[in-house]
Amino acid sequence: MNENVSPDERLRQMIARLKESDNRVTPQRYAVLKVLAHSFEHPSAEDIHAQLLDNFPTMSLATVYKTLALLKQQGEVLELEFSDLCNRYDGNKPYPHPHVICTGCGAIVDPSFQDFAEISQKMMDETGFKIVAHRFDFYGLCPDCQNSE
Amino acid sequence: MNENVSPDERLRQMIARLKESDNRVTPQRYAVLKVLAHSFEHPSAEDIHAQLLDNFPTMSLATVYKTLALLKQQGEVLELEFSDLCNRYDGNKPYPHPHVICTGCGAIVDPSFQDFAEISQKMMDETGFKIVAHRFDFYGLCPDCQNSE
DNA sequence: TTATTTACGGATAACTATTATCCTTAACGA
DNA sequence: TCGTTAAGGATAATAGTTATCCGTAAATAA
Ligand SMILES: [Mn+2]
Ligand SMILES: [Mn+2]
Ligand SMILES: [Zn+2]
Ligand SMILES: [Zn+2]
Repeated sequence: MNENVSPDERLRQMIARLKESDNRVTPQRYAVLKVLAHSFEHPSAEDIHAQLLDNFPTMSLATVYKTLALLKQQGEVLELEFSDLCNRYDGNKPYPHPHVICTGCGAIVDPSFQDFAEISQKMMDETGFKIVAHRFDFYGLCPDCQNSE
Repeated sequence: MNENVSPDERLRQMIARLKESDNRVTPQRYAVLKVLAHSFEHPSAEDIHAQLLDNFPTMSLATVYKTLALLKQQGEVLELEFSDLCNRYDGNKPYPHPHVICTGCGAIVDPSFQDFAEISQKMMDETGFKIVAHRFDFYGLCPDCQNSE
């Protein structure tokens, strides 16, 4: 599932598939993809926008959202939706996988244990649902936030 | 953890604990609690409001939201937050547990398998987080929506 | 029962992340 | 280089939820 790919290789992949599907690769899009490929802390749209303002002083936040929507549709990014907070994005693992979320500082990390196929199968057998995606969030305090209490 | 309690017993419990914490039990609150205790389909705030308009023609949606906020704070209801949809509420199992969600009709059901203590422990060991809550959502199509395709 | 206090209900404004709109601009194939 | 058209930027609109404000009713005591 495309794991363990370097950020630059990941960037290349996304660019190639965008072109293949007849989407233009503009400097703005390239910049957003680059940030996503190099980010492992699940940035928000505003995080991405803020990182780009140095090199693109006129970059609109709407452009970031539009690019994220395109990548979502292409299956190149996983959107982590939150009702009370802003959404976060994972451009390196665009498939469903568990997350460990700190309610103190907002950090989101990917644990290495990711095998939920068995448990999904159990849910399908039990409920008759045809399950196609999942969302596993573990909420708590990261080591840093535990210390500063 | 207070499982397998009848709706009326569940209602009694919630009322008793509200009084114990010096909260008034108004007709409006009683009505909202009653709907919650008797609902197993995870109603939204508007679902609850709609059910109450017959008996309480002047009931405000804000009152429903306020009551839900109170119950949340009291730990009497589990709020399932969605970014793109309206939030849903479980007044019978106010503790974290998995949900199976139909992307076709919006149905939300509680599967019987609920033992995630072991997996939570694994996440704690691995990441160093102190995990206090979780969110397990399985997305797919319910049997009805599978047939009508 | 009545008076007093204060939390609660109802109506509505405000909030905010995200999306839609609209016009201008620039990417890219011919 | 030109022409077509998708994409960018600015900003208005959206919608579920929350905050605000005031009149009302629930609880408690006299
Ligand atoms: Mn991730
Ligand atoms: Mn439930
Ligand atoms: Zn933290
Ligand atoms: Zn369904």
